[in-house]
Amino acid sequence: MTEADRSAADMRGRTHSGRVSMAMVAASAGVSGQTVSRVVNESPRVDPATRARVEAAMAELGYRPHRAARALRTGRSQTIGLVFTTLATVGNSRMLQATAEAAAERGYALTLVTASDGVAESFEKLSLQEVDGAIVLNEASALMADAQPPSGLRLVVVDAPTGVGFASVHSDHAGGAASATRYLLSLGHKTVHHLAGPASSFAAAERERGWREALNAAGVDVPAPARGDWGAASGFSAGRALSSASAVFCANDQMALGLVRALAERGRRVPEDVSVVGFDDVPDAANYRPPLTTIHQDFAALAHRAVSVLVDAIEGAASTERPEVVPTALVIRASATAVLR
Amino acid sequence: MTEADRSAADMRGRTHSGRVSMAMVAASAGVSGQTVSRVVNESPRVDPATRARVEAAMAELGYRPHRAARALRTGRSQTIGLVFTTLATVGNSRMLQATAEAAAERGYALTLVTASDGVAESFEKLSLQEVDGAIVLNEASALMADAQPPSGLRLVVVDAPTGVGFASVHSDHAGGAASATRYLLSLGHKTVHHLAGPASSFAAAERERGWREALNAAGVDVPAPARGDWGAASGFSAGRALSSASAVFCANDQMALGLVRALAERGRRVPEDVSVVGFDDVPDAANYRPPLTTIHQDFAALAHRAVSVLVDAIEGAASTERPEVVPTALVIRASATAVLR
DNA sequence: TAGGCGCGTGGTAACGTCAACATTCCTGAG
DNA sequence: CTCAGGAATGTTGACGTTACCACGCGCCTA
Repeated sequence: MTEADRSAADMRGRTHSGRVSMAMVAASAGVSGQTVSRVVNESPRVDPATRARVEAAMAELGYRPHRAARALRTGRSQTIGLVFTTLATVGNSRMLQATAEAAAERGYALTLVTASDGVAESFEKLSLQEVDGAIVLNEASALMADAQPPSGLRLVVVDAPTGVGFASVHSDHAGGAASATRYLLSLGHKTVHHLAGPASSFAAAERERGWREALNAAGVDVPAPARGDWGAASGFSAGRALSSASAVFCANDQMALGLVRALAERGRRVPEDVSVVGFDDVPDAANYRPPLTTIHQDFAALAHRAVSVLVDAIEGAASTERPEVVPTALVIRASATAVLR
Repeated sequence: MTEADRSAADMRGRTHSGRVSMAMVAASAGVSGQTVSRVVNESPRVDPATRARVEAAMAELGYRPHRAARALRTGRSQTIGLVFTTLATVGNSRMLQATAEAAAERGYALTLVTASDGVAESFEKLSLQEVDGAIVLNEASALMADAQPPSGLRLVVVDAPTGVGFASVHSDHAGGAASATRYLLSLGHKTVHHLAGPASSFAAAERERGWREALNAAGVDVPAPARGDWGAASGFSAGRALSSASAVFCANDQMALGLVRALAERGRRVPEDVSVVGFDDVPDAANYRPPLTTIHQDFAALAHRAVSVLVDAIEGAASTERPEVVPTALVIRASATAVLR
C-alpha cells in the first residue's frame, strides 16, 4: 500500500498530457488496470474491499475515464446526434432542451446536426460524428423518407409515421386536433376551419386528419383548409382566406398568433367574432392577446421516450416503451368562446 | 497496383467492426499508413500522384477518419460544448442554432450541456465530455463568475463582461437600449420607463445602463425600473407598476408581449396610449399585436464570433476578431408612436 | 481425498491514429 | 564523380481502454 502510494507519487500524478489514467489509479490502489476498469464499469466481479480501495484512489487522483479511448476500444461513442432543420419553431426548441436533459440522464452526450443541407448531408455529418444513434426532429423527418440511412446507424424519428423502417415516437397529434375541434363544435360553431401546417410534415398531416375526422364524426361540413409553414407570418397571410370563419383550429400557436393579428386588422375580434385554438402550448401562448386556448404537448415525455427507445436499441435491450405515442391535452384559455345566438 | 488491389480485396474491405481503417486504404493504394495520414491531414509533403492514388482508394473504400482514435492520439476531440440554462427564452434558441452552424463550419462538433444544476455540475459535465472548449450562454454566465473553470478548458462566455479571466463576446446591449430610449424620447414622450431583465444577467444590466444613460444625456427623469425574468408572464405582472407610463422600453420581446396584454386589460392601448419597444427581434415579434418595434440582435454574427474566438484559442492562433461586440439595430414597427399634443 | 467449479484477479493484445525518427532516392554544388 | 541536403515515404510505438484468456484459491461434491 505504502509502496503503491510512493510509486504513484513518483509518477507525479500526471503524464505529459496532464491526464490521470487508469494505470495511475491501478498503481495507487495496488491493483491491475483491469480491476480498475471493472470498478469503473460496475462489474459485479470485484471484491467490495478492493472496490472501495480503487474508488478511494480514483477520488484522490481525480480520475476521469477517457471517452475517446473507450470509444476506440469498444466502438461506442456514448453520444447521440440530434438532427433538426430549424429552431425557429418554438416546439423544436422545447424538444431540443428536453432531449438534452433526457440524454444526459442516460449518460449520453448529445451532439447537434443541422439538416439544412438535405438528408445526404445530414447522414454524412452523422457518420463523421460517430454517434451511436440519432434522433431526428419532425421537419427533417420528411426528408428522411426516401434516403436510406447508413446501415448500423440507429435512428428514432420524432413525429414520423410508425413502422417505416425506423423507430418513431410522436405526440397524439390527431387526438389533440380532434379534441380541439370537438371543443369548438361544443361551443356552438357550425363548423371549424383549419389552418394547417406544411404538407410535408407528418405532424401537420396528423393534426389535419384529427380535425377532419372530428368534423366528419359530427356530421358537419369540412371546409377546405388553409395552409401555412408554422411561422407567424404565414398565419397572418392566411387571415384573408379565414376572415369569415367563426372558428379556426390552427396547427400551431405561432400561426395562431399571426392569424389573430390578421383578423384584428380586418375588424374581427377574437374571441367575440372568431374563436381560435392553437397547438403546442408554447410558453408565450398564455400571454398572447387574448390568451390562447391550445393543445398542450408534453415535450419532456416525448423526448424521454425518444431517448429511451434509441438508447435501448443501442444497448441491445428490448424497447420497453410500448405505443410510443404521448398524449396531448386541451388547455382552455380565452381565445375561444360560445357563439352568441 | 493489381497486387495491392487484390490484397485489399482479400481483407473483404472490413474488419469485424465494419469500419474502413487507414491501414486498408494504405494497402489498397499501395502506400504506408503514414502516407494516408498525411493525405488526410493535408500535409504538403506528399507527391501529387501519390495523393491522388490515396484519395481514389479512400473514395472507393468509403474511408472515414475515426474521431475517437484521432482524439486519443492527439488529445483533441474537435468538439466544443455549449452550456445553457434554458431555451425558453427565444434568444437562446436562436443563439444555439447559429452556434451549431458556426461550429460545423469550422469542423467542430457541438455538444449540449445544460447548466440547470449549477456551475460545478456543468464543469463536471464539460470535463467528462472531453470538449476542447466551451461556449457559455448568458444566463449561465452569471453562475460562472465565482467558480474557477478547470484549467485547460477554454471558455468563451456570451454576454458577460469582458476581461474577467475568460474570453467574452456580446451584443451591443447598451447601445441598442440607448437607441430605443432615444427613439421613444424623439417621439415626444417626457420620459421612458424600463422593464428590466433579471438582476443577475449581464445583458439585462447593460440594457438598463444604456437606457439610464440615454435618459441622463437627455436630461430627463429616470423612473425606477420594473424587473422581470425574461418570461412573458413576468411582463404581464409588471403591467400594474407600468400602467401609467406613456413609454416603456422592455428588456426583451417576450416581456413586452406580456406587458402589452396587461396594458390592454387595463384599457391602455398600444401604441395610442402607451408606446412600447422590445429587444431581441424574435421571429414572432412582427406578428405581435401591434407588431413590435424592437432592437434587432444579430445572433448569427454573435455565434460566429464566439466560435471564432474559441476555435482560434484552441488551435493556438491569435484571435483576429477584435472588439467582440456586435452591433444591434432598431427596427421600427407599430408599437411606438408619437405622443398626441 | 481427488476432482471440479466459481470467484476475484492479472496479463496481453488490440482498437485507429499520428508524432518522431529512419530510410531511400534524387538533385545539384564542388 | 562525390557527397551534402532535401523531398517523399516508411517503421515503430504509444495514446487509454477493454475483451479475452489464464491463473490461483477456497469450497463443494462424490
